[in-house]
Amino acid sequence: MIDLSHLAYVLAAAEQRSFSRAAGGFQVKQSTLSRKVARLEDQLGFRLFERTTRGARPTPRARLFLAEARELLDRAGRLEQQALALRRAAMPRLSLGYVGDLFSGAGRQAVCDFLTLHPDVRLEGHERRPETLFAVLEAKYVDAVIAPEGHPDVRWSSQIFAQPSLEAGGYRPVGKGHALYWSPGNTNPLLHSLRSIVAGGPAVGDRAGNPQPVQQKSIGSDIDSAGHG
Amino acid sequence: MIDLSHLAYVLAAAEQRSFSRAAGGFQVKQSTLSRKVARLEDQLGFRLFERTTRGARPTPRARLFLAEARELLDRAGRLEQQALALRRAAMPRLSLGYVGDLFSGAGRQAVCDFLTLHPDVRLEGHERRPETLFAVLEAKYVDAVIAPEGHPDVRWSSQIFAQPSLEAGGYRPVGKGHALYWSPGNTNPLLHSLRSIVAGGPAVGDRAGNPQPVQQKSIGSDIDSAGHG
DNA sequence: TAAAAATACTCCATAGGTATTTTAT
DNA sequence: ATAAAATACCTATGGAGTATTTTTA
Repeated sequence: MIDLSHLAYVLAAAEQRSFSRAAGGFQVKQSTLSRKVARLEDQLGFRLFERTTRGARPTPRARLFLAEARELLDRAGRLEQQALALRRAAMPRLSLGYVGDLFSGAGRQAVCDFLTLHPDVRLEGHERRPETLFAVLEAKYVDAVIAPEGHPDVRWSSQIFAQPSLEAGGYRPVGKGHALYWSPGNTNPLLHSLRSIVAGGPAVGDRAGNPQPVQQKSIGSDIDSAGHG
Repeated sequence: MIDLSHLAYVLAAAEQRSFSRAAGGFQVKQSTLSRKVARLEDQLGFRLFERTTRGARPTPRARLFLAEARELLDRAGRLEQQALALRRAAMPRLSLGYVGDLFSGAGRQAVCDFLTLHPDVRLEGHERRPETLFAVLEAKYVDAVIAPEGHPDVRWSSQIFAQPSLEAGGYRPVGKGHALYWSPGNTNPLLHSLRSIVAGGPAVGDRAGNPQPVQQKSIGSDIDSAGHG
């Protein structure tokens, strides 16, 4: 059966008209690419390249083959994209309600740090107007909301309100006892809040009814180790 | 990069709803298929099968993935078919004109032997009516014609007329000095004639202007060794 | 308890790297 | 003489088989 990586090598070589250059662009050595191409040629039963001392150029019939190969690789790429999408559907999810400055204001760095610290958590943002912000939280549509300074329900500069943790003792109305302060200029509290929600919150996970992925445990250990390191 | 054989295994397992059965139909062991599926699942990041003690059935999201995978494998198959066609185009070719009994009459066994002795030679048959048989030879459209008993230009029972060999000394009109007798009941002369044409004839090879494939030499040595063995 | 999947252990093929040789300009 | 490809050699990874263990109906 054809090896897709061989096809990728051959396509690169055809584009670059050189094995060496193609190998360089592939993080692979010239010898490796040369051998792979030779192996594919053996398998196919005909030459794909005419080798010269200044490079290699595809034979006429290679052009026909490569056109098909390119389409095949395109399809393979689409399959991998789909697999990624399906995987994301199985990832633990953290959805946040916010008012319009989550990715542009002071929270930007915190979100960025969170994403790199938890590559296996899917972060969803839901922008809302201030008067409807808490509705999505009460409807459990999101795991937490970030209320900006000046919001009627907010006492300090900015606050994040999370769904109450189940193991913390049942439901408690949002905004009471579970508020986490956070101020521009010091994003660490926000980052820490997000990680706490992921680690302990009941709303984290796959809503589609699929079993909790194995990553769930590793997230906790990740947080622990990060906390101690 | 995704391994197509993994996809094939997974598709078979999904169809058979059993790793063991799928493995059996693939000339591969159950343990191998189990490992391959597990590896692909690791790579994808989500489960493709729910394992039970009576087999395995694809998960809902596997069904989405497998539909795409099936199309990808179809395309891969088409690519291999195209490669085969391109390879055939590069094979040395022997085209024969005949009158209607090449594959059904006494020549059947000779042709069959020839095909097994020269798997790298592409045999083309061109059926013609007796009065136009020699036209395709004179036009060099075929490498040889097989004239049946009773044909006006044939003296003995049956004869094969080949294009004259270049190294045998330039052009000689067909049917003069290059006729090879062959009679039903003894197909060896026909077989030998065909092999001689392949070994030495000028009309054998790739007409498309491509370089003579390396097999050309091995044919000669094959004939030599067969002749001495 | 039985049937199917998972796993531990092994062997071998092949991918990949380094260093060298070949080849054509 | 130079630049690119081919090749020889080595190591590590992964595929496949055998035999065994685990799991669940």
